[in-house]
Amino acid sequence: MSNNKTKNLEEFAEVFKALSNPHRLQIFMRLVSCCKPGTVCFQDPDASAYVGELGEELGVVKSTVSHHIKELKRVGIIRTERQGQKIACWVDPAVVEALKDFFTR
Amino acid sequence: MSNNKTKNLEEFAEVFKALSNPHRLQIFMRLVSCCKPGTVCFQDPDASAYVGELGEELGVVKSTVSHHIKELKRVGIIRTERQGQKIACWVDPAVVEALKDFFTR
DNA sequence: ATAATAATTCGAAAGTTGTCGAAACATAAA
DNA sequence: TTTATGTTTCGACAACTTTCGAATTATTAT
Repeated sequence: MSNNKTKNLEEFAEVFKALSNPHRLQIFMRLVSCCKPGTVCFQDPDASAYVGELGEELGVVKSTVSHHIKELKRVGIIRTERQGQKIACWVDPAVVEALKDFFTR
Repeated sequence: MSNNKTKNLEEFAEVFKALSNPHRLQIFMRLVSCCKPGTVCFQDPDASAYVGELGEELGVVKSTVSHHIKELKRVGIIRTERQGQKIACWVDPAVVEALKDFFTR
């Protein structure tokens, strides 16, 4: 999601699409546990994970996990950082906040 | 969604899929305005709408709207009631509550 | 009864998604 | 430099989605 102010219907639709696949939703839930605003998630081993780990947990091959990570990243749900050979993944807390607000009237 | 206690990952994934189509998301946003817990939405003309009305607002043919309504209904997001020749549609407040809770940590 | 209005079902076409395995690329270790 | 480990890209294919128009069903008005 571009930023909290400028997200429109199309962007929300894309975020929901990203969360509509059970494997991607599992990745999201695995990573979302921490990610309170201000938390540096990729330093917390419970809240960040490597692509390979996520694949094992889901029981899908690495190329498929990579594809899902790419999609979650594209719509702004997760962020990644290379740490040596591995890529750490974590949820962007701002998106979770935006989604909560979306359903709060 | 079956009920507030027993919704699992698969069910949430289906709800997100239903909201991932821009036309269905527009229908949801058009109908969600009211629907505070306890409100009888289908009696409020701002919060309920007929299938035909929704189609005009979206600019898609009625058969397509009908299909989208069916999908939103299947996953429990909206409810419907026949009123004469027309079918009134409104959002189930319990689902909005469940979604808000899903993103509230 | 017949016609008018509202919604659903059906079938088809075009486009999108999820998945895999193989090959390629990136980094670190021997 | 060669090997091992972790990740991404590519090509393929089956399954699913979105959409439309035509035909059908349901309700109400004439």
